[in-house]
Amino acid sequence: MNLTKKIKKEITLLLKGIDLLKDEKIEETFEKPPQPEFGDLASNISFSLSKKLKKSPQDIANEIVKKIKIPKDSLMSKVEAKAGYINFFFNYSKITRVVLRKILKEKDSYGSSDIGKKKRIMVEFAHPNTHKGFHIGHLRNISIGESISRILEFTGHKVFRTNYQGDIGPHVAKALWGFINLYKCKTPEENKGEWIGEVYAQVNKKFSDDERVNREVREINNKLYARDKEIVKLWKMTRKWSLDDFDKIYKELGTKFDKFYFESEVEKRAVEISKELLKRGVARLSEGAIIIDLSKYDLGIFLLLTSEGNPVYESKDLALAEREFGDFKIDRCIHVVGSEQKLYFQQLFKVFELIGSSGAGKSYHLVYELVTLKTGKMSSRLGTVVLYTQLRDKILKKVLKEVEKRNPRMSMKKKQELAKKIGIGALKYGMLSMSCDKLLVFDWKEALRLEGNTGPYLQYAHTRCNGILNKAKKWKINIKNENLVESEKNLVKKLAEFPDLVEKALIDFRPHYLCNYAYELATIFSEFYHVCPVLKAETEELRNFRLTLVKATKTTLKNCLNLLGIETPERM
RNA sequence: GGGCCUGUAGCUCAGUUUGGAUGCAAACGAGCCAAAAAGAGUAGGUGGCUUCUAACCACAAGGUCGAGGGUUCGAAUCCCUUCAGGCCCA
Repeated sequence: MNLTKKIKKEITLLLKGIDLLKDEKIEETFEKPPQPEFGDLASNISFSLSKKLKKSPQDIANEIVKKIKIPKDSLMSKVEAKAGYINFFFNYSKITRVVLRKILKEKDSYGSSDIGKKKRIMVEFAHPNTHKGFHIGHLRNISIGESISRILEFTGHKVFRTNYQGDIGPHVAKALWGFINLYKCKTPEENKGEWIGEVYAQVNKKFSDDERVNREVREINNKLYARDKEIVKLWKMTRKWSLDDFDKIYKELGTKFDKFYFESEVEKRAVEISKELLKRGVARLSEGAIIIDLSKYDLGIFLLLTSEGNPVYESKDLALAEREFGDFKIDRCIHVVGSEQKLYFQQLFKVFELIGSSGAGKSYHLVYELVTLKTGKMSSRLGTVVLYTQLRDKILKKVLKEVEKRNPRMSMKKKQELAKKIGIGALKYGMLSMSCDKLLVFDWKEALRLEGNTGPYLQYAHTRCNGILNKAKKWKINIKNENLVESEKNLVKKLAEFPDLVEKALIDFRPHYLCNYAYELATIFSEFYHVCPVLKAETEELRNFRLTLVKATKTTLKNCLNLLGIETPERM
């Protein structure tokens, strides 16, 4: 049990010991006092009782507090009644010992738990299309997906990261048409993946109204479906360019997938499934197409095969689920996909139920809002896309400048490595720190920020811990302090909250809780840093205690940032 | 037209899932007095590096919590209506 829960349990027992409160739901009345002078944790039970007892909350609180006897070795030091609230004050010397001992013992697993009971969870995320650009929307997706995966792993789940990439369809045909007709299959030297994405955008921009081009694109598309040898050769080559580019990005972002699925692999099975469902009577024919009618569930129509007999993404997803659940024997599958597909996933999950798919009841759509530009939605068709690489290059350039300013003697290679850790961390934090259901309107100035509530601020706090620890030559662990000053108390209290927050982030699938936590912890540490000298503390005992506190902070901050997928450089 | 999400300081956002903080007096019905206390970052203002890294810290300033109503001892938080923006469906 984590400390926050232990504290609440102890207070609950104390209150339940009073006749008046023995049948009340104490757990629901806990709250954080608005001011530290009011204590560390409060119960507002007297307010709801005042009507029943026909007494004022103040009197009830006074009465209750009189009856509370705090035992000797308690986690509490005192209790007070104020304005109707019952305010508990922590026994900091005890809590400090408990927290610091736990962190020092558990180290990089502080905050972890086994509540997942080794359940097998697939997190399906990233899913960029080949032959298109990898843009900042994908960055939001992958930041969330990776963080959720890490949170799941940290809480005792067995996680499988998968990535379902659209490598076939009209967008591919367009890119190939451009490659053949506009560039005569001439290949650039580098950045081929990005280049083929540009070719696609170009074809869209310039030829979308051109009847002849559209016809030729359709021909290529059909040839691709029919696996025409010539086209397949070009397709495989260009596809690889995209995939190679993506691989570099995944590596750079610190994500490693257990398996890649491709639309082209499930196409055949999608057709079979559609026909089977038609035979079983779950699906039916409508104007030559195969559909499932979901209108009685208020979910509209679910198309499986077009009238031309081509599978669409709906039926491919049915085939995909079959593969995923078969390949990994998973208990649950989490799809990290933008909010625009909310209705679609409701349909898909309903169909899972109707056809008895293994995905039924085990699938979850983790929704996040889009990344848009001030001018509106990003569109690779209109070429109004901010590519990940553009953003990365800009931020790395800016960070490198800062790194050079501070570390003039560092080798260029090390500077670049450091800049990468900081820059990528800043980007990820920017993507994760806001709630998933908030539209992210991209702004260059905002995205390139390195000060204030940003990734680098958190990393900086971590390197400060590290700086202190490195300079302290001889010291001993000391978890005892009978008289903590305010900043030390704040720090201890915050450190103690971490395991609880991890659990909350897990339950709600909200990495941004951990962003808030990391920021609060870093802020409290920065205050501590300015107020409390560590290496030059007044006594050796205090010096050792503060060093221990710094060590614990470093561990906790690192664990937290790790869950966000943000690296923690040792210096910066 | 229908569904989902969002609206908090000039700008970008936490907080909403689980409602909570400071007058008197009285004893739950009210009354009297009172205008009282909403969190960051950023931009702009001020101060702090011979000190454990200033990517930092401190101070001041900045608010009809979109609007209106309701429930409640108490509402940014719950309910209803309405406006604005985004997404999806038709």
